Amino acid sequence: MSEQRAAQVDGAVGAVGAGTPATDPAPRRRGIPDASVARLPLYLRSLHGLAEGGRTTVSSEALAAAAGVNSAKVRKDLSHLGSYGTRGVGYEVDELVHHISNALGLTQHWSVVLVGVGNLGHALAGYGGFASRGFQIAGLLDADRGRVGEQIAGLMVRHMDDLDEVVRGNGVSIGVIATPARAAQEVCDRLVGAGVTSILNFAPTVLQVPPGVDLRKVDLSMELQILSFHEHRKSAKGVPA
Amino acid sequence: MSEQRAAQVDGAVGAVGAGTPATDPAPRRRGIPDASVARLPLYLRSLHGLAEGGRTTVSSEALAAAAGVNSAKVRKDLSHLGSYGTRGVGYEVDELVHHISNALGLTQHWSVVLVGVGNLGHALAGYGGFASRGFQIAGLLDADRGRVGEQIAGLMVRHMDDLDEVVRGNGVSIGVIATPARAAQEVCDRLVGAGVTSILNFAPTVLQVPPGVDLRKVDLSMELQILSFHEHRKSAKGVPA
DNA sequence: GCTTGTGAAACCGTTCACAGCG
DNA sequence: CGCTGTGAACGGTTTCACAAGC
Repeated sequence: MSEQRAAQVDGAVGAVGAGTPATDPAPRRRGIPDASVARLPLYLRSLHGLAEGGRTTVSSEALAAAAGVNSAKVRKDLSHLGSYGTRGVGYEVDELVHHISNALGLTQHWSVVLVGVGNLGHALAGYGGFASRGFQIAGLLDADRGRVGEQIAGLMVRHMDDLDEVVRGNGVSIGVIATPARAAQEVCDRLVGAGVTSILNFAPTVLQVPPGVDLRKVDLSMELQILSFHEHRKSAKGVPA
Repeated sequence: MSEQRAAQVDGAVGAVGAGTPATDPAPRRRGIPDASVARLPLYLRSLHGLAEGGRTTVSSEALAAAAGVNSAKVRKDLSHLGSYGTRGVGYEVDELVHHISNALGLTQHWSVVLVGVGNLGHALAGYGGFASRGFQIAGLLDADRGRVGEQIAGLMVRHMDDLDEVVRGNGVSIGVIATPARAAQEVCDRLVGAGVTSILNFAPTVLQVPPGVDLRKVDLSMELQILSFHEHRKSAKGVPA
């Protein structure tokens, strides 16, 4: 009964124009709801875990438990992909993996360019989850010529000026920004100029992108501050006199 | 069977276990909505930027532009903190910073323990945003004795077995998990056992925490997959004519 | 029996639009 | 005037509850 709320906090900004704030209503919204899309990768991961454990079928209840959500939500989410379950039985694990992968576009390869090889960029370049599911780093870029030539995770750091070449030469459509905050907007603009249409921003700043470019952000210090709020709250109401 | 333990959803918040075991459906009086809380750090950052630029007052419109949101949302969010604006004028920047910091509990110091000093943990330990706003790393821990003693960002890596000592000795209430996925749940349990009541999880796995413990997650590969979905979608509907 | 798939209801968050006030 | 603060309308998400079907 005590299921709690999930705030899809910052999450999706872009999709239909984050550039101009005023008068830009989303024109068409056909398809899978954003909230569902955000959970599909979670189901995918849970399904892989179940498959490794030898399961060949799952009920919505079991998948829900593995993913940490409510079973009705699982069924609703999956129903957006089609009717791939069997009543009285559940879902075929392999088949479901396939359909979700398909919906997420993971059956094709995505080339990613990562800008900024400081502390965080370094870690991201070496992160396994990057290469694991169809995402390949096509280039590591940095504006600092002192870093150019450095070898990280089997890749050579190139200068920012090579951006166009890297993007066009590898069909890159996703850019990851791991620069300091003050450089982020310019990097973002250059990524967009080079043809990147999806951006994942780790810099602690608000970015503006033109319509048609998707933007998501990951912000460590915001996360900590949100936890701080709840801690604060807990200690405040802790003792009712 | 409904889940008893709060499972991590998408930056989910564990149910704050109130002391009353009786039916306590939804009194929900004094709370700021989660969605608002999640934006307060954003406003705070924007306000700091404005203050550095010399602004002493802001309208909701101007703050909204800086934060990349809608001005009505800013006003609603701020109204949860109290009536700190002046009609016809706007908000006093300093005062607003103060009230938001207060609401977020940033006027007090928070000690954080970081578990896992691999690639990512390394980067997190060195991340400026950590120390910047009242968050102090009280300990870097790792289960690998080969890493113990290593110096990172001015701190010495200690062994996981020192967890209790670190947590109790420094009044740590926030734990950050940057371990591989398979170690995360055990680390989480140990953190909770040691008295940590808020956890930020970077491991790509679903964690279970008891009621009263807040849990948020940051998941790189999920973010990429969500971007993949939108890219996929774009290329599919790309050329109608 | 069991579990899916789905209308409908309940809930929550966003946006509108304007009254209220400096 | 201009801008805040907010009731009310709106749209999306979650949850319920049950009919459909293996």
